[in-house]
Amino acid sequence: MRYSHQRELIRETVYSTNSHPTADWIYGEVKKSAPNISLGTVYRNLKQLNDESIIRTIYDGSIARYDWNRDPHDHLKCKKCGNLIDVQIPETDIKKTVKKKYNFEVDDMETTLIGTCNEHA
Amino acid sequence: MRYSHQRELIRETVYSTNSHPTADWIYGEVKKSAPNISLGTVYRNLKQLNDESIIRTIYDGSIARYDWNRDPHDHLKCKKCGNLIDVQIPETDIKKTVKKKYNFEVDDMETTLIGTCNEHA
DNA sequence: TCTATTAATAGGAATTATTACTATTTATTT
DNA sequence: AAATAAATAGTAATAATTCCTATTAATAGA
Repeated sequence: MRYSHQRELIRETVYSTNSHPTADWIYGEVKKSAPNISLGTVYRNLKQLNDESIIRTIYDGSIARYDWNRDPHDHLKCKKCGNLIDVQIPETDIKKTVKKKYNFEVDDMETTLIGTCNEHA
Repeated sequence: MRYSHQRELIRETVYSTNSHPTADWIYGEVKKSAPNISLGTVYRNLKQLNDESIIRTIYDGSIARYDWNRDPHDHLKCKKCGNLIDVQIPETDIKKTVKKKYNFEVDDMETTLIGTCNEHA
């Protein structure tokens, strides 16, 4: 993967926020410093960054969001405000249990807990 | 919600399989007995059935799938074949933990474990 | 430093999943 | 059976994402 100015801007943008941004939001941000970047470039680079494990892709319902935080963690999603909040769930021994019980080798786990955040209780 | 023949066919179709079908697959199936049903009808009814908790909507990456099984359960997704397998994860006390630690009221939890199923190990 | 190579880009078209619109049909109530 | 309103078919529209292609730019080598 050869260096590109656009990819670097995209990476920086994802790394600059905890808001789990969408491709479209990233596009808007990056356009500020690279006005004629195209949305296709954003998507292509997000995919590459994901493949290189530089960022992580998560799904919020049916839309893709991007996260700089590659440590295993999950998300709380508030029904009212839609915000995603990072959480660390005590992973007990899910991987082991699943391996033993279902003979299924878990590499990755994505959990979204849907509910109401403290601001909207 | 008034009775409709189409909705009943859609419900039966979802209830007939463990394959977590997509709207499009359901459309294809229902067309066999109602050849001029429209895809919009399928989507509208799936949404209604979901709202009435008669079926459940789950997301497989960015695409919606439908599940007759409304008991709390999670899914194993095989990277190789893409199949979703139902699992019952010992839920420990995630809800309680999250409530205590993050003051977030969890209603629903959706976990997908990505990995390799025994047939593709 | 110039040149060749090829990855990456911009811009736009195409695709896919899903939702919205509207005239017509159909289930239900009286 | 007639009136009412929900549901439908068919189609247009939207949103997110991917694909295509001629051009540009990063990098390796002379």
